[in-house]
Amino acid sequence: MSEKVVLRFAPSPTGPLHMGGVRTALYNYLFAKQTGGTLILRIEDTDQTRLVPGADQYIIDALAWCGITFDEGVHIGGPSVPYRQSERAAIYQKYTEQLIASGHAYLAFDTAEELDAAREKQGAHFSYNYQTRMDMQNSLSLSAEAVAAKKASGEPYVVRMKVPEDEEVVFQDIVREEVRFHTSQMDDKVLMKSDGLPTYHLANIVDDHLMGITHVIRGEEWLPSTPLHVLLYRAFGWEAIMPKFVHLPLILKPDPALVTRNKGTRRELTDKLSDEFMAAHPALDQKIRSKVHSFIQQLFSDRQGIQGRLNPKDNEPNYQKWLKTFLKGALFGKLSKRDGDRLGFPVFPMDWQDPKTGDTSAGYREAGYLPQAFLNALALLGWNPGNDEEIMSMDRLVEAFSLDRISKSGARFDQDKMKWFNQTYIRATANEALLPLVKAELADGHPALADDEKLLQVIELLKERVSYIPDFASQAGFFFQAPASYDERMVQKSWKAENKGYISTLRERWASLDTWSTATLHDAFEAMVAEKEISNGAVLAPLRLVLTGKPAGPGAFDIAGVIGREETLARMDKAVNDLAVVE
RNA sequence: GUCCCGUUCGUCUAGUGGUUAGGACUCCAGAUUUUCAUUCUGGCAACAGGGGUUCGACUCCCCUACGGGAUGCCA
Repeated sequence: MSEKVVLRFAPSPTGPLHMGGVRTALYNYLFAKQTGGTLILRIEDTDQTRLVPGADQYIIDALAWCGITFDEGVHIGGPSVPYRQSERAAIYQKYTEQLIASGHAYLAFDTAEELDAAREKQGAHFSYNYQTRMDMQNSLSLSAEAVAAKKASGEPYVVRMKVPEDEEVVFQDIVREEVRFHTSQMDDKVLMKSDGLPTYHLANIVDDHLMGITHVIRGEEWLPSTPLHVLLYRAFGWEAIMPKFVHLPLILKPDPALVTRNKGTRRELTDKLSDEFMAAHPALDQKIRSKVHSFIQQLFSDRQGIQGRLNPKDNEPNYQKWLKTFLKGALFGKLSKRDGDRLGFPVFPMDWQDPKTGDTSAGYREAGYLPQAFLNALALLGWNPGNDEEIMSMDRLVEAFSLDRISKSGARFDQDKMKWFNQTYIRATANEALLPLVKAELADGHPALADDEKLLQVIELLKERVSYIPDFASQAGFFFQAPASYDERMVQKSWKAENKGYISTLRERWASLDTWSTATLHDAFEAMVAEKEISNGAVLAPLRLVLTGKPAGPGAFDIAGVIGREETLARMDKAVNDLAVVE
């Protein structure tokens, strides 16, 4: 336990980092900070065909926005430089040769076509393993001369792991405890591709070893390939010092019933999901197409019905199967990059523009989330402190985090909870800290931009009633501009002749006030109401109408106090003169 | 198909053999605010099913069902 903890976050720059990746980075960060360990950012770009320009920079920027910092990495250097796997090809080459020499790996010359043919022949269950490898074109089945000839002629080849035939691989996982796999179910995975670059498996093991990684904290999707990694450590003679494994439960798509809570997007989403499915299965039978389509249309009509509809009494052959296919691809399963914001909420920390298509996917930052709120919510998706604590600062998370309190089962993402965290954080944030964020949301030339003092007061009044940062901008209008129109229903209700008279009277009393403040305005109002023996509402409702034109918002005296004497009186005059009373 | 992992309110979860099964989000109701929001109070709501083990199972074991992941010269 005295050993210094060394961790890494190792994303692949194949697109923007999504929230699941952010959470993995966060857990690594929390554990590193807590133990005084080292956190490394390594870029795993061994698949040159899937590289997306700008993705690595996005990853760095997004993590910086989240407040997740590293001790070593591509962007800052360190003792194990380079931290980009594509720049470490020679290292992997050397270790691959070592594996071949020790008999743990072999050369394979099978072409993609030959592999396809083999899969064709044996059905989908073909596995390149101890049973089939002698039938394939490789250095185990071919004579040494044949292999040498192929190499000499420049024929491309890969290097495969020679998985032992009949062994049980047992390893410990901090979350899942003991996990067992049998080698008879494993295949001879490619370690080195024909382009000379390694696959994830080899590069990962070599780098983790060379960088002295003590704990591998990664998503559960890696659990099935962990036995291969263990075999690799064993082959290199590193098994005794290999890192401890921590496989995190996956973040799953939200409950379908919750996806369309936001009614405005319901119809849109329904159409989108339907189009998506139909486009993905163009050859689908017309009858099933229309059935699935109508299922999708009905899908969001009520909250509880999803489960019940999964097994509808419909004997149409294959209908059930396709329904399942649809649900799995569209609404269930792990949250993926492909989900983009198609489900109506962001899955990325920041906006991302696809360099190829130009399409933009929404990010939490631009949607108006505070990074602390985003991270706090994420931290609790798959981990909890063991008590009722929920609002936790980064420092508190560092203090409370522990690997053995990570859950085992996948967590469905819940947008409402994320929203609640954001509201809570906005309310707890100082107005001064909110100021620059709010200003960034305002259009050029907006009058609020020139008056920090007043904007601060507006933020104070609005902060109890917004969920996202942009809400400040959209709700701040009447503080800076007289209402251009008046809410019709409110006019009907509260702009009778007598109400108009009260506003005129109140205007005169307010005009003669020595000091203009929320308190003095309120006092003058109280005095008038008492004198005239009328209800507060008879004056308050029309006052709000006159000042804001809207049926809801902060207190009328607060608003008048902020907008000032001149503007308040002008708005009262304007309404009295221009707005016709209702009978 | 095969292998692996999982399964407590709609969702996130607490719970490690004896609990009125607790909290949070959502939703509903009431109070406060003569607006809206906030805040406060209360309410609805769960141990997937079946077998064991045990004096006693949400907790331990097995089976089934369901969910998830993996099965690429992707990570």
